[in-house]
Amino acid sequence: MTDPLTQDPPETEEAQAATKQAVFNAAERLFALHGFQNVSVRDITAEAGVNLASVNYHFGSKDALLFEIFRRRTSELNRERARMLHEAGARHGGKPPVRDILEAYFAPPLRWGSPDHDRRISVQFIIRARSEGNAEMREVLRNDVSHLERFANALMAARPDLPKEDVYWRLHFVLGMVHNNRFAEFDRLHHLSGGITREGDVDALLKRMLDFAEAGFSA
Amino acid sequence: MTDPLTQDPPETEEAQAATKQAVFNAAERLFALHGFQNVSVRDITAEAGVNLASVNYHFGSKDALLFEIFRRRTSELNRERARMLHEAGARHGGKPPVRDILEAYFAPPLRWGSPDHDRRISVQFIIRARSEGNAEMREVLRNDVSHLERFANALMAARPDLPKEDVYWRLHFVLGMVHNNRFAEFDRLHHLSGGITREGDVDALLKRMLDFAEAGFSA
DNA sequence: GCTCGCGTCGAACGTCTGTTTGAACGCGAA
DNA sequence: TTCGCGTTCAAACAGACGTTCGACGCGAGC
Repeated sequence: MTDPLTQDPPETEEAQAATKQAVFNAAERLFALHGFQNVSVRDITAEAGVNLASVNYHFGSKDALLFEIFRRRTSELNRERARMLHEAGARHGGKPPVRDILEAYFAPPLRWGSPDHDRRISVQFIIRARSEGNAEMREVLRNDVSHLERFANALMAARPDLPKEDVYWRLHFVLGMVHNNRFAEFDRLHHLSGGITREGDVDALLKRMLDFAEAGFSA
Repeated sequence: MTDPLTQDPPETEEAQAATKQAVFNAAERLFALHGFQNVSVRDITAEAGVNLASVNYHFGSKDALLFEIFRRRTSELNRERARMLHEAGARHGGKPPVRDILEAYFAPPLRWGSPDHDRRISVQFIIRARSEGNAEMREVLRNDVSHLERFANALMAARPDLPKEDVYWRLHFVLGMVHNNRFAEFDRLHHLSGGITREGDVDALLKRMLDFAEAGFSA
């Protein structure tokens, strides 16, 4: 836990108020665990051990706080995905195969979301934001399109034989596979299978997902 | 629109109070469109054109109303899926192939969720319930397991060569594909593809999904 | 014709919500 | 020491919320 608030965007002030950081972390945790609407400003400030007014003082409003967490975590995740896609391109002379493209999209949230990983909460937060998000947040997700476009283009380059329409639809299916990785869904799977599915083994899960998605893309 | 409230469970009273039905329909519509937490009892009763107290009088509480809608729509959907699975079994001597099993799971929500279909709102309601649901509703979804088990068993019978663990995981991926069919997701896909993906053609979409999922299962 | 019970009504209740206020505090600079 | 500024604090605000209450209308049964 090395200062997840300031580790990434170069804050103007090196030493941010400890209160602000405590609010940020507590809010992310509670939102990820219980949902946005089920967490009050009082819950957040109590968890953070700070005064009630801190949220409005440091972030302006509850929504603005939520949005700031969302924006930061989303950009972190997308940056990592773009990085892996770029690396895959470098490895294959600018035209990575389908499997490597999908891996660039799957791996970051899967690894970060694995148990005992620092960013597990952040990933859960992002997943929750996708379904409970504000109109404002959905607007950002729409600009996500520019990010998704890179993956769509890479896929079309890898499969020039496939009609574009098919590529888009299959990408849509693939997104569904990823976004379904919530606590509740894993729980149900674990319960359904009688406990033979282990969520912990991230690499094995990644391999399973890639096998499935790659085969789907090659239909 | 032929009395969707009484068409299915044999109500004790033939002529239910028109108020109760109006509340039921208005609540389902508003919940499906705006989410549970974003719709107040006052919104519902205003939309239904009835008195504020009607919700508590007829259903006990807002949560109970929500739960009743959820339970009814879920059981309707699951019954249709089970029916199609049974039919597929009858067609193939009790051992339907993977594609027919998946179709029994995909087709009902897809058809009912298509534009201009009576049950489009109900499907959207169910999808929303899956992510925003109560603890109580998640409990029901856990009993959904008995429903899912039929599909898991059918899949294991169709692919006895595949380790059970793999079947469960791939079923999990397939569920993700289905649950991703929300308004917002379609919107993003439509926007991303520049409008070449048409949501309206349900049969074509079903075929695409089956192609993808069947190939994934045969990996 | 009277009464009983169901359904509906307007009005209010208590609680929880996000936000605002103004005073107090801590601390480095003058 | 004094000033000024950024931060924290307890307290209160106004509104929205789900729910409850008592009265009223009205058709059925005795």
